[in-house]
Amino acid sequence: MMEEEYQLEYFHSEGLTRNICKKCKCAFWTRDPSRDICGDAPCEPYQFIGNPLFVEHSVDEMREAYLSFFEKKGHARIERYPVAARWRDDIYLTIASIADFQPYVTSGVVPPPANPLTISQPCIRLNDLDSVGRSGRHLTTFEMMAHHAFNTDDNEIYWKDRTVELCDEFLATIGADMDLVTYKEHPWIGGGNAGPSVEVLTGGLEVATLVFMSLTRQKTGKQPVDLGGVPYYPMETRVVDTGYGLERFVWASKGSPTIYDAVFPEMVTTVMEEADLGDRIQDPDFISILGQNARFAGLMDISGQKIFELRQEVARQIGIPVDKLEKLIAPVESVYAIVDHTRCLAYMLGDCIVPSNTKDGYLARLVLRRTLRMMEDLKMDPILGELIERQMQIIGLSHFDQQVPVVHEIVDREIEKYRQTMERGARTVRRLARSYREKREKIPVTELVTLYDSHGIAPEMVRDLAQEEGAVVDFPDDFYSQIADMHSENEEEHAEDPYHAILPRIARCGPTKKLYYYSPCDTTFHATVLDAFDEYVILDQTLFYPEGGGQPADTGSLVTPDNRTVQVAHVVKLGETVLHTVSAPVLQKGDRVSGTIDKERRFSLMQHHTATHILLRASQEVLGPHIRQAGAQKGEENSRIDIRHYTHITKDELYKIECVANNLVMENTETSIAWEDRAQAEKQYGFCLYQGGVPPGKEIRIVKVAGDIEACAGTHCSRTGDIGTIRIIRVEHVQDGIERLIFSAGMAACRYIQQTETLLEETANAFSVQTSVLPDTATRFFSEWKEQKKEIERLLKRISEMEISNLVPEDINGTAVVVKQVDIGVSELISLATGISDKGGVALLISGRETPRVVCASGSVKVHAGTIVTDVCAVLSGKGGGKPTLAQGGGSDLTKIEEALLIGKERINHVLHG
RNA sequence: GGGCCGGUAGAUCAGUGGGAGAUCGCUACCUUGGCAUGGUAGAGGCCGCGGGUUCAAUUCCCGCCCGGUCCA
Repeated sequence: MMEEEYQLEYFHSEGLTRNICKKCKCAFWTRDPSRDICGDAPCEPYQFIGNPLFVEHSVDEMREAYLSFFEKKGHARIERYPVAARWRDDIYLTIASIADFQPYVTSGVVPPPANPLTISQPCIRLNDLDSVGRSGRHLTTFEMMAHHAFNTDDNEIYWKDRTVELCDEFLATIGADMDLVTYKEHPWIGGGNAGPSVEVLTGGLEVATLVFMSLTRQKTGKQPVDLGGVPYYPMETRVVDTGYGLERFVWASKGSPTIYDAVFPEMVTTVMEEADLGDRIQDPDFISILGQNARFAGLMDISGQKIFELRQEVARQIGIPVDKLEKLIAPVESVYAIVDHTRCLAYMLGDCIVPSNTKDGYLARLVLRRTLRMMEDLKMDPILGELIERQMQIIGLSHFDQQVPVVHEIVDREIEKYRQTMERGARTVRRLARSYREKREKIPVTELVTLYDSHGIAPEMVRDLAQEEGAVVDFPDDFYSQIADMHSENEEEHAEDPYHAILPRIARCGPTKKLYYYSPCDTTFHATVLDAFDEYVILDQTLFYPEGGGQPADTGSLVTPDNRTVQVAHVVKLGETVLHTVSAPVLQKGDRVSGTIDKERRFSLMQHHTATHILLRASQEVLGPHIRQAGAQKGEENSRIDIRHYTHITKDELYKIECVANNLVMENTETSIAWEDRAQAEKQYGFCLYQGGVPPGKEIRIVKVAGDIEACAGTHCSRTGDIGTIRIIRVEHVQDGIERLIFSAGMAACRYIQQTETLLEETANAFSVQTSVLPDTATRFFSEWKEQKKEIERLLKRISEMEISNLVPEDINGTAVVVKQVDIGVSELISLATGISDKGGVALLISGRETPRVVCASGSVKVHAGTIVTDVCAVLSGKGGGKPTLAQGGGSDLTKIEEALLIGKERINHVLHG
């Protein structure tokens, strides 16, 4: 980005000069004209370990210092957002403070909650998971302190100069030596946006980044700027996006060897003691080693194999052998990682993420299992739940939605699941190892990949277990990148927006008046056609509800005064315009039409939609306040709602939910629907408003049904009693942590009950019993059937035993041969035939009931039963085959059995003489 | 949402286009004064469900259900 972007008035008036770093060649601004390095690691090593840069602050003190400083400078303090970014569909976790305001605030659709504002947003990034605990500076969870200003052409708050000035002032208030502070020019591109940015550096540490987000990939109608061949357009809203690393500020203010000691002193001590390492942290020699380790780690990007290089370098500097250093430092690194991970989990679980095998839940499980593994390595007691609770208390329980007992229950469940997976895995590995040892082969990489990918078994574990079984593993260094490559092969294809081409034309019609909101109970209306093309019609106003919020579109018809009629098959909302898909292109711009919607369909959809809200409320009452909606789909006959819950819903709970829901129906309370100011509503009701997704707009539609409050665009019954009844049809387990309730409401529920009853009656009729005794009867029939099946088996066995004595074998060249038609079942044929072959004889038996079935058993090496059967079956217009000792087959021609027996006997005769 | 693995006796798992198995557990009996144990015999299976291919499917193919796991 252009150099002049950084020529700030403020820099010049404060006497900063622009220098070029002699190491990395980048430009930076400094108060010290003689400075020739930028101040970032690795150009400048850490200066602050043992030598604090700021006045000492704890985490809480530093956060307060920051927020109150910016409050004094005219910023409104905003409460943090959840770490689970449920208002976005492109990321699972909140990765930056600006993520709170994307996409609607930054794009200008929704006004910011305050302007300018300041916030300290907990963020979770799992990209550098491997480095956490080892580098001394990496964290999975950090608080990004920020001040944001959203500038538009008619409302300019502040821009670059003021931002840098505020940063400068803040650093001064916490005691920074301003001569040591540098501002490095650092053009920023990411997530479809771009803009100039400066990194704020001191003592070798990057403590803040000031981004001036002003360009976007999306066309805005302004002149584009070329960035590396890609056109970027100036944004309508220019955003001051700052990020101050709270933990780094605290670290620099304490000068401790690692960021972990600075941020979680009490947790580090607790975990050290639990891991029996309590003495180490008191040892000055050890502290010095840690400090050196962190200083070197700061100079390099440590990931994967690089950790070994780091160890060697540190060992060389300190003058102790590498393996000794490894032994000394590795357990402490695990302690740090555990302390970090438990705080991460505190936020995740506290913000109601439920561990799962998909989505954000998977990320929680990933961190949780990593932590368990490290705790195992340290031989710690399984006190993960307690550690997480402790972290939640340090942060403050009032900051979390989830209750502590539920967190414990979730963690206990996860520990149990992990244990089961490990046990199952260990068995699989041992089995595999034994089979490869017997083959005297190495366990190949492909097996490792399967074990990891399909069974969740880490190759390290395979190596250890295989060793115990005496097998060797082929474990390449780049195993994990091989896995990553494998997964990245399948590129995802983006579905094209089917309406993309017609969007400009639709936009010209302007917003449609939404009659379905004004008169939700009407079924007919009049309107004027604003535009009609292809199979699409746009009206000035409509009663047709467009598909959205899990509610399908209305169907119905449009009629002109001269009786031109079209069926409305589908309805969508594009922006604020409603687009009708119709059966024939007979309408024209300017036509007056009267519309009728399918009344029963609409009413049923309304009942199901309102019932969805009631079921959510009822589930919360029965299962706990942590219940959140994870998705929903309404239908005419039945609907479904997915809820987040950490365990299977029992039959008992299901019935309770159904009862509570129907009670809410019977209470017949009024549904309240009102458009409210978004910021105000969020403040009053919280983010649980957005159960069904986050709508855009300054105002949101608040729907209150039986104590449930949601932002919802759907149509609803005016009283809960209008639902009639709710019947839960069944519960499905969609994923770990998500249960799906499938239900019917209103007349659909009635029909469902009738269908079920019919099913029962028909079944009872089949048994000629009353429905009340059906379970007993069915069980009795089933067990009798099983007993009789066995009895039949026994009898048939006896029959074949008796048949053997009736069969008079013919002696052919010293071998007893039986060739005969016996009309019994195949398995009896087999036991009969093998009864003869077991004694060295040969039997060819054909049964001729519905179709001819052939069995041949041979106790003679000369007679191959398979070939005999093949030949015999050919005669019967069929096929067959088998082993030399036993073969079977069949055919279709019953009349040829005699002939087949003759030919079979001939063959046997032939080979026995041959 | 996608990929991969799996579903066989109460448990853990073999297995194969053609007679459904092992180990542990269970029951009875024998061995012993009694127990640990040892021995013998036996019970226990819609081979997840539904379709297809085939003379024949637990086995091959397709769909579904259930469990596991990796990744977005």
